[in-house]
Amino acid sequence: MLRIVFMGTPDFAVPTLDAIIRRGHEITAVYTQPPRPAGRGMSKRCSPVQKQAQTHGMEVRTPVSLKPRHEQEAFAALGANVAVVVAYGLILPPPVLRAPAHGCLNLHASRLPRWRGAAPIQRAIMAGDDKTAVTVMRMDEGLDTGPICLMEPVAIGTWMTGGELHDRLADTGAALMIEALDAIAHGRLDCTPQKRMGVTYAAKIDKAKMQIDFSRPAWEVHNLIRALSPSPGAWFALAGYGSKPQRVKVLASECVQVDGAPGEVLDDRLCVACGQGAVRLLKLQREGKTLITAADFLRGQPIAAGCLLV
RNA sequence: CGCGGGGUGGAGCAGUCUGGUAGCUCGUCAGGCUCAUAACCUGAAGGUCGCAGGUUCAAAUCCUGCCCCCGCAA
Repeated sequence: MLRIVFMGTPDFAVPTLDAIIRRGHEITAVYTQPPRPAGRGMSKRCSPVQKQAQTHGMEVRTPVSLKPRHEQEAFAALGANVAVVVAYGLILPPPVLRAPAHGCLNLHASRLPRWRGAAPIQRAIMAGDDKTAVTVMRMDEGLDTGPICLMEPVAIGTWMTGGELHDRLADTGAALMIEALDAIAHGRLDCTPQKRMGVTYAAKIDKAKMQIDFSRPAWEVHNLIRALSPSPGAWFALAGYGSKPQRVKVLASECVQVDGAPGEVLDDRLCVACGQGAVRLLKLQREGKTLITAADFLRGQPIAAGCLLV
């Protein structure tokens, strides 16, 4: 069995942590982002990884940075065989990368070298990719540039949402990481450099991009909606009766083969014309309300054919 | 003390400011009509208005406390 340092922060990392525990490896410490004021009330919140680690009584470390020498020494002092890094959120300086005998393994949610960076899952869906992958790689100093050890392809269904793909990749990735660790434990884990062609970067999705632009082609609008579903959610502004415009999130949609002026509502069931084709909005959420179907939404907030959505 | 919206028959909402018979669009059940429909007609059932106090002749509505759901922000 291996002595492992686990480094991760969000929900995506939890299945891998669980899998390593189940496999019986020794986890000498868990690194995660420190608790921060977040959520309603702005109370301090522990990361999902921290919560999970603590239920297993593990030592949790939450440094703000690994740049200080004492942090690097503390890391090295753990004497781990290997570090497993999954969406940790901190840069690992070279001394940290070199400390474990077998280096640092990273789980990344894309078919590298496509979608290096922060938001590979959403970017793959937004781009309309029909397949993606999870990848285990050896970390080097670059941004997701290390040589690839294992890769498991995953198909992206036409209706698959970001949330669904996230969960799927997290589970598949956990199994893949176990496979990689087994290879290290039983002999050798080979890896090959990433291809030079086909490099793309999955930039973090800024807030401006979360607003639906109905002048874009329907497939693009639909891909944005499902990529951001269920969280953070794509939205459009709806003018109320005399009240100020409210944000309405769209959590599910489908493409429809009809045309009209972008933003125009084409029937009484929320078919909205786009730059090319149209989308039908299927699940919506008003500010302060819970998620409901289009039929329920229309009962309390009628949007008749002919309305124009921003 | 971060800011804000909400809890009203099974669903989604209006009514609350300006207390005075529980409303709308659906659904459900029964019957009718039609070649046909997320069509139409007729009738019916179903709610102690989140919980607990208070004010009042009278509270969904005003006052106080509590519980639950959600959006922003991070």
